[in-house]
Formats: sequence, structure tokens, C-alpha cells
Amino acid sequence: MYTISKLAKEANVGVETIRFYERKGLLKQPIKPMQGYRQYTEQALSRVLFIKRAQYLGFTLAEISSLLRLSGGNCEDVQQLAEQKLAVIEGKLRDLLNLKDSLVSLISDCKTNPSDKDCPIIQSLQP
Amino acid sequence: MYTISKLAKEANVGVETIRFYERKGLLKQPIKPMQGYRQYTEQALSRVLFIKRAQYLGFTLAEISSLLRLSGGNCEDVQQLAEQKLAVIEGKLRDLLNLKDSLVSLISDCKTNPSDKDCPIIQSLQP
DNA sequence: ATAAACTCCGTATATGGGTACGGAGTCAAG
DNA sequence: CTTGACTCCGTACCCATATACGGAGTTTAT
Repeated sequence: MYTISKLAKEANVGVETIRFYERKGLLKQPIKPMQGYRQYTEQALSRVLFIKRAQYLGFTLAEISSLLRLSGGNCEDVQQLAEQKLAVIEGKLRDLLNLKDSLVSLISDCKTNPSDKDCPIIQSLQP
Repeated sequence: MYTISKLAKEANVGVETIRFYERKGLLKQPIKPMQGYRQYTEQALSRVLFIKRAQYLGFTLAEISSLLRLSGGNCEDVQQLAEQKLAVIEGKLRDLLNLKDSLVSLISDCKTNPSDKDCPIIQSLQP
């Protein structure tokens, strides 16, 4: 069992962030057994870590919320939602790949640029 | 010469966005010759387009601001900024690929799951 | 010469994702 | 039993990136 600050520390987020996620419904408020202090299980920790990882991957909290709601329905519904998310991920992958390609080629142009002036990256941004 | 709304239209942004960029120092306020109405040159248009392109490549306004400040000078600094961006993008790509792989395999587990209960995806979300 | 459309400016609001504050209650160590 | 660290809650504030509002002045078309 973790207190809120232990949990926050384990997950490498602030205490306020935990409370914020609770308000957003991303984390359910745990039973507060004694004098009203939150007591978190390992599960809560996994969930926070999941959130942070998904966030890092470019999901918004709203999207993460629906990812997490996957665990409500029957296998088929869950599967379908997962497939939607997969499509989203594939779209993001494509976008990122394009971005990467543009950057790579700009950087390589830069490297073969003889002079120190007229940087190709700047040129390319100029219309 | 463009009025603010012409410029905005050419650049496909809102009038308020132009004013916003001026406040942020991304665009310098042009001389207001007559009754105080802004008069923009082609250069201003190029700059707005530059900003939008750079944004599309994933640069923040703050970064664009420094890109613009570098754009007079040396290619190396610009290159370095681009390389930093590239590294971030590559990290995200790796992680998205991992996520995609996990989802794909979860979905396929789902499909071979005989029962409608104990959905493998649900299992995996609840450790 | 008047109305419609445009522009000015400051300020307010929106959204996403937090972060900080402050007073009151609580827990743990000495 | 006191002190210091922790927690509670509501609310306010922060940053980024805009977007909207409103009243007053200006330009343009008819």
C-alpha cells in the first residue's frame, strides 16, 4: 500500500498530478480506510505508469481514458476498441515517419552544405 | 502590401493569430503608416508560412523563435536543433512501434480466445 | 453621406495538462 | 504531548496556443 506521496514518487509524478488524474476519472479514488488518507495498491501504480507511457506516446488524457475504459465490456467490444486504437497508432506512426524523413534529409543537406551561410533548413522553411 | 486580414487569409490563419504572433515577437509589428492600420509586406507572409511549416515539423513557437533568430547566422546551430528534434521523434517511433506490436498481439490473442470472458486485453490492463 | 466592412486595442475565454496555495486535520518519532 | 511531516480539500494559477468580445475609430462602396 502506498500513500499518495509514495505513489507519486514511484510513478515519478507530483502528488497534485495524482489528485488531478482522480478528478479526471483516470484513477479512481481509493478507499480511504482510516482517517481519510488515500491508500493505493500496486494496481494504482500500474495505472499511473500506463498513463505516463501512453502519454509519452502521444495519447491525450481523453484517449487514455477510453483506453482504460476498455476494461469494461466483453471481449468483442474490447477488441474493437483496441483495433480503433491500433489504427490511430498506425496513423501516428506514418506521420512520425514522414516527419523523420523530412528532418533526416534536411539535416543531410545541411551536412553537405559547403558554406556556413544559407543553411538549407532555413531555406527549406522559406517558401 | 497586405492588410492584416489579407495576410491572415493568404497564410490561412486567423487575424488574431497574426496579432498573437506579434505579441510573441515571432512577427514584428509592421510600420503603421496612415491611420494606424498595419501594412504587411511579402516578407511578413513568408515569415508566417515559415512558422506554420516549422510547426508542422513539430517545432514549438519557442523553438521557432530561436530558429528565426538563428536564421541569419550559422548552419551548425540550426542543424543541432533539428538533430535534437530528430532524436525525440526517433524515440517516439520506437515506442509507438512497441505499443503497436503489443496491441497487434493482444488483438490476435483475443481472436483465438474461445470464450467471451477473460478477454486477454482486459487481463493485460489489470496486472 | 451613410452603411457595411475592416481595424485598432486590451482583455477575456478556451483547452490541455498540470502546479501551487493555504488552512485544517492527522500520523509518527522523540 | 509536542513537533514536523504528511494529507485533506477547494480553488487559483501556470504555460502554450490560440480564439473571441466589445467599443471605438477608419476605409470603402454605393
